[in-house]
Amino acid sequence: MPTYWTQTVIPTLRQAPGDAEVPSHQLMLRAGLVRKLGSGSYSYLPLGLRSLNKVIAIIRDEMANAGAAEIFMPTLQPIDLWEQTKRREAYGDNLFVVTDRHGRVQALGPTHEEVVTDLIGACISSYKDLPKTVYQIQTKFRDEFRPRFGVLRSREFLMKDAYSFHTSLEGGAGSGSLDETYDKQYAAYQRIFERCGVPFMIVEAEAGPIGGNASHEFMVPSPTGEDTILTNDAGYSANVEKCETGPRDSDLTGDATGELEAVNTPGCAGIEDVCVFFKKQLKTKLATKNMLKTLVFSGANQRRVVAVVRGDHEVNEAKLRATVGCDIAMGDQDEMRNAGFAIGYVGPHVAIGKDDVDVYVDPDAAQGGFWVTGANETDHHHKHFNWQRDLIDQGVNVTVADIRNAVEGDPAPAERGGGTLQATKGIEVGHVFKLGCKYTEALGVTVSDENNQRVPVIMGCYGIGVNRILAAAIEAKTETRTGHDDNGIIWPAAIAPFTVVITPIAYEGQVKQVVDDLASTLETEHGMDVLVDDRSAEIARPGVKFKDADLIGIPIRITVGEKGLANGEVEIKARDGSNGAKGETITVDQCVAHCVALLQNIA
RNA sequence: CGGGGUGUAGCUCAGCUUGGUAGAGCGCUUCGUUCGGGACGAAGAGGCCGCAGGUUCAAAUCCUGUCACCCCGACCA
Repeated sequence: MPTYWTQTVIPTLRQAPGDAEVPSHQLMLRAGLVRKLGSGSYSYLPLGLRSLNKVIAIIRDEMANAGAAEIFMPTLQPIDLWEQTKRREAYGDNLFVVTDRHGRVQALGPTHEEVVTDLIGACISSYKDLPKTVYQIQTKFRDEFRPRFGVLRSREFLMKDAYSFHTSLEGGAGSGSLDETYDKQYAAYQRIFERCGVPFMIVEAEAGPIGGNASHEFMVPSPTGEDTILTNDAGYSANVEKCETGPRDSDLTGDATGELEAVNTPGCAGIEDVCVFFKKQLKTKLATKNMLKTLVFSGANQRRVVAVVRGDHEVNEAKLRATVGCDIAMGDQDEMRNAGFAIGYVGPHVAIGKDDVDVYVDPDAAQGGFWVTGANETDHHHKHFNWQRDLIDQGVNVTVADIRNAVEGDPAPAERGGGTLQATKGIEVGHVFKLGCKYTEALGVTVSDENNQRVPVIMGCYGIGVNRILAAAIEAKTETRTGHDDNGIIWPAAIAPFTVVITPIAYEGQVKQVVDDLASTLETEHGMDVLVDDRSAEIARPGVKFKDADLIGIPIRITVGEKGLANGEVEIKARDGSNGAKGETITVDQCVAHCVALLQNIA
């Protein structure tokens, strides 16, 4: 049965509510796909749900192809599971926690590693039971620090999460290894996003709080994306947090620009504060790139790690950790103060005379020239800091290493093809990880091997932000596909709420007859989803129907009016403009065939 | 959590500075004329001015508190 406009709920809006800023958010609201209930939680109206369900159907299909079995796990999860894996702390305030009437504490699942590991762990006992891949499509809860951009960052969202279990890490087809399944999921993801018609790029990523050591993100390029991706011409692409850089020069022996001079900078604990202070109070221009940003971490064995980057750069903890060779953490502020670090005013020379402090500096900061740095005394900074004179000659060892986030313009690593790194913004729609044994170890999941020895179980996990795909499809802007224009959404055919909208100029008499025939033929013989705009002229005159059809972005519109019918003709128009700005006039007889043909050319 | 901002009709917003019975456009209802790209005219309906206190003869407007929402920031010291 075709869907009739008057029988469904499509509350289109002429103006977007004022709190919607990004195009996908505005259009999802205007086209009547979703409505906001509260900060970061959205209801799905019929149009939105239909698209969501189409995405879900594609995901299910590809998961089945990849050999994953669908399951369904609870949202309410005992907090001890989270304590056993130490993730209650790792997730911190992002974890929604509820207490039941008996005072038992539960987490609302932001993800399900703990629960699946517990679940599947109890279902397997032998290496012969592996590999196994399971997945679910379910609502996740995250107490986001700041929900925003509508459905792009919400507190409640739909996620497809798959988990795989193995006894071996590496091995090709038929081995049952983690690598094999990872590759299958990776390929399934490529097909899913291709079929959904969203342009995407695959990016090397940090694993984040999920854990594990190899990971790729699937990103939809868009200016409203919250992630920064760096690429080179040779095809290397990585998330900023992960991106490696090629060699950069350093020169710790560069000349000083003057005598070390203390400057009173009351209340200027931040880089920006100091620059503003210099400009306003001292009438001196000071750029952030002329400052040294000095961070203090606690490392293993009671040692401190002092990391120094240029004021306009960011320390990358993962890189620093790799350089230092042991786990490090941001120090507690009070503890740091007691240990003699003037938090907010720390400079590299804080290491002088301290044998439990190691200094690491990024090449761009390890240069001669003019530096302003913290003076290791609250409310004071130093001008004319010089590495050789003020630190190395004082007996401090300094290690120069890449410890910062990459930025646009950095050299790309030679082994990745070299060249220069370019930055783009992306919306993360999928993420695959090789988890390893993090969860199975924490929860004691093992399996017997050929020799009847208990061996650890290795895991992988694979997530897709289902509703993000909708927003990303609308948001997308590439040479090949645009998700929206001034008139509204332009859906990829595969996830459009309907494939065809039929717009009768007046739904009555012969027009009505033709419309109903077309709708039923398209549905029953070609499996299309058809929306018939049966609103009467009193409710919606033709102009309104056209505007609404454009707004909700249905790929093909067929217009049927008395005038055309007098010549046995109807009009057909592709939303993406692929058959001209005004569409084409064709005979009723050709309409169905032409519609099918047109649809094949629409992404 | 810090900073900034906004809560007035279904939607977008004006009114607040300088207190004096609540406004516009769109949408909605009825009637008429229209009817192929958001029609026109006429007549209507619709608001506890987020909530709670306070000041005042009088509060959407001033004060205090509170809640909600939005933006910016962020273990970067």
